This record gives sequence, structure tokens and C-alpha cells, in this order.
Amino acid sequence: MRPFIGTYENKVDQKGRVSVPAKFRAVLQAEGYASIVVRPDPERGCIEGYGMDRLERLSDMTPDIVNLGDPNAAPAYQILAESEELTFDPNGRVLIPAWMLEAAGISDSAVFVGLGRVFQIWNPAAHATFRATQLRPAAQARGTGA
Amino acid sequence: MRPFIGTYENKVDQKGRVSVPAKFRAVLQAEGYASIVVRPDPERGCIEGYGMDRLERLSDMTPDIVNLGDPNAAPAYQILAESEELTFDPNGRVLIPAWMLEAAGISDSAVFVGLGRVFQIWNPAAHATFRATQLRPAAQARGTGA
DNA sequence: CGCTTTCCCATGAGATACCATGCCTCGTCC
DNA sequence: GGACGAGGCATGGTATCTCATGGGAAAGCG
Repeated sequence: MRPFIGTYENKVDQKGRVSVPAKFRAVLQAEGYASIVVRPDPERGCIEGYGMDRLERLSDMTPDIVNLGDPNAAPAYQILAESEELTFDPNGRVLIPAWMLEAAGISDSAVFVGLGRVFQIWNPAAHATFRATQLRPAAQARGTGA
Repeated sequence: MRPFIGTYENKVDQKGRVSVPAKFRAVLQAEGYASIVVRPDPERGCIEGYGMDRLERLSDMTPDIVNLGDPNAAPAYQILAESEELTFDPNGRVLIPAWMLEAAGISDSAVFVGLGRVFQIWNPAAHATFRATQLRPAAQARGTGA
């Protein structure tokens, strides 16, 4: 599978519609999917996106009889319960649910960040902060400025 | 098989009718079924739902004459015995038996939770409690606040 | 004959598809 | 090398359709 790469900032209109970057769409359509799957990422405060194949794999790994007493089952439960499949409209846009936009603090603009097998959707300001606090120190430790 | 994903809250009217989320119906109809199969889940206090294909798989695995002494047969026996098939009305609703609603504490509203191959139907308040007590601690253990 | 259950219709809200516009990028021609 | 032109992509608005939900009528059962 081709990786998701690059960073793009697109507008979010009042209905919650966003254009998925064409490069990302190309990756998914090469796999035969006309949708993205998204879920909130509470650890980082953004939205995580990927293809349906990733979710189907997770579903297949989860036993028929969900044993929620198993602590290992809780993360899978949460991912499946909180994921939503968003299909592209004819122009390549998706409608992100309002509650998910709120969870990520996204209002009128969103940043798509390719991370290989998955990608993220950020509030632009939050993403800038994340880069400054989480990524730049690591880069500086390696001796690179930015 | 496409997985059941996402969380939806729908109204239960005075007759016990509930709209099955359209996304869930689409999964079942892709399999050729116009119904859901439900059974009470006494361990968690909710209703468990799935497609008839799952029951057929269980039935195939179960011997003609159920040997109740076999501990492996007991879960399949119980699931088969307690399951009810609920067919969609023309609008995509099902009529949940009153006793099952009572067992799950559901009165005027129900939460559908997709879990891949199966889904759950909860009393909204009970589901909120379940998420707070069973899922959030797991997330906090990983270092996340919410 | 009354009651319960099932089917059908109507309505409003929300989501989806469609159409149109402008910008930016890339390719081509002069 | 610069200007022009074409195509793709992002974006905004509008129309259509699906879905969820409530009520009512008809049929089956006790």
C-alpha cells in the first residue's frame, strides 16, 4: 500500500465538509475504497484517519464473543465504537461529524498530516503547537534546526 | 464482511420500535439479510446484536444433539436458545420484545454501539457509565486524560 | 367483540449528490 | 525563457433524497 505523505491545509465549511487531499484519495482509491475511516485520537487531540482495510483487519482480530473483561479488548472496543466511515462526495470531500470536529477543536480549517499507513487531521494552531513542542526538540537533539 | 462501526442513539417509541442505524442495515443487507438477531447480555446489562450469519455459523458448529456436559457447547447453546430474529419493517425499524428491553433497562431511547462483527444496544445512561468505568480507565492507564 | 400486533403513510430534519466558480499548477507554444 | 492555455483541485451554494420518527388504519388473536 502506498503511504500517506505530506501536509495539507484545507478549509472546513459550515456543514463540516472538507476536501481530502487528492494525494490521499489516490492512495485509497488504489486500494478500492471511496471512503476514509476516522476516529478521535484523545491522546494527541486530533483525528486519526486510515482506510477501511485497517478497520476490517481489527474487526477480524476481535473475537465474535467480545470479552470486555479482557483489558486488551478495551482499546479495540473503543476504536470500533468511535470510528466512522466517511464516503467521498463527487468532489472528493467528506462530512466530518460535528462531535468529532469539536473533540479535535477544528472549526474553519484543518491540517492533514500524512504518516504512512495512517494520517491525522488537526486544528492548525494545535498542530503548530504539537510540532513545536513534540517534534522540534527531537530535531534539535539530532542537531537540525527545523 | 464489513464491520459494524460507530455509535448512534435512536428513539424507542411506545410500541417498542427502534430504527436500526442505516449504516448497520447496509452491512446486513450486503449479506442478504433483512433482519437482526438479538439476545440479552446479562454480563454487561445490554442487548447484543448481530446478523443471522453468525447464528448459522454457531449452529453449524453445534452437534445435532447438544451434549450439555461439554463446556464448549454451553455458550453456543445459550446463544442459540436466547436469540430472537427481528425483521425490519419497511422503514428499517425492529420491534424489540418488551422483556428484552426491561432486561437492558431501555425505555425511551437506545444507544447502538458497533463492535465489528457484533453490536450492542444500551440504555444511554448505562452506556455512559460503562464507558466511564470500563473504557476510560484503560485509556488513562496509557496516559490519556479523556 | 376487544385487544394486541403489524403494516402503511406522512413529516421534518439531516445528509448526500449535483452544479458552478475560481485558483493554482503544469504543460505547451511562441 | 516567457507567456498563454488547459486541466485538476479546492471551495461555495443549491437541490434532492434518505433517514429517523410519529401517528393511524387494518388485520390477527384471544
